[in-house]
Amino acid sequence: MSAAAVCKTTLAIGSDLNVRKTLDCGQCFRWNANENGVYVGVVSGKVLHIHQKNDKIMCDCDEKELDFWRNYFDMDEDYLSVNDKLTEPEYLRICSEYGAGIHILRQESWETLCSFIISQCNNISRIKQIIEALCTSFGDILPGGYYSFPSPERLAVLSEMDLAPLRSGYRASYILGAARAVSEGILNFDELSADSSEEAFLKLKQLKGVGDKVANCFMLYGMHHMDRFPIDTWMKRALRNHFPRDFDPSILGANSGLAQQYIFYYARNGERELSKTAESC
DNA sequence: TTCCAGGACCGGG
DNA sequence: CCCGGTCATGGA
Repeated sequence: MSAAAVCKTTLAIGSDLNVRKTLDCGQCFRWNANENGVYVGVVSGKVLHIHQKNDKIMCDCDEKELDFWRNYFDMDEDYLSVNDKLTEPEYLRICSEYGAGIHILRQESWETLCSFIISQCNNISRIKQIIEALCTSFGDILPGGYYSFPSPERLAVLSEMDLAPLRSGYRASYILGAARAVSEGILNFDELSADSSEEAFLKLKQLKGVGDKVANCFMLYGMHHMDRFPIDTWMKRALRNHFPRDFDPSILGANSGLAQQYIFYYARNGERELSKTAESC
């Protein structure tokens, strides 16, 4: 399906948002581009086609849902001015220039928590695979043959055997435990958002399968705590190889989350491009 | 075959 | 508190 055929509504013109980088940078797992560069995703039971040409971003949503999607893509935040502050150390400047246009999405809470539980010690293509299997198995079918992300209540009644076809390995019990905690109200997302950052962090880590990294990812991507700085194997490597030994990410303050995303994106994409270039010379 | 992937848990020192 | 082993899976 061509971009023009499906994308008739203007989401934005002249925005700094880069749709491709934002949807491919590793913060979300349910967006995919077709051969025409149209990204298709499902969020909160809504299917969206979105396409960008230069600074013009078109999508196929109804006018009355524009606010929902503008919020999802965090269109009202001034990323350019944040970007201007991420200039030191030098390597961070390189990353932020390379990743410019990435927005931190405002993702749905349960989907984000569940997705990052699945993400642990796993690679992104397989994370996406498992999540899609989870959705097609237990989500609701939507127009076009897409599936919603299954609710915690839906998953809470399942057994590990029910999840076996997902091939999620030892994460299956973590998924079920989290689903039960949420559906029983032991973990309440509204309360979490009222809690202090540190309180929410500690509550999240009481879930089995949620440690520092998953809790930080959830808080950044699911609660928009922009001061969180999740550290995974890619980030450890980048910090070790490209930053001063005494570099303390906490000095980035409210810009930590975006800085982290730039570094992660550059580690997984930019550096590889450089090595390709080097090989061809 | 071994290594690695957006880690976390558990036991022992 | 920190350390190493272990957990399940599949692609490189």
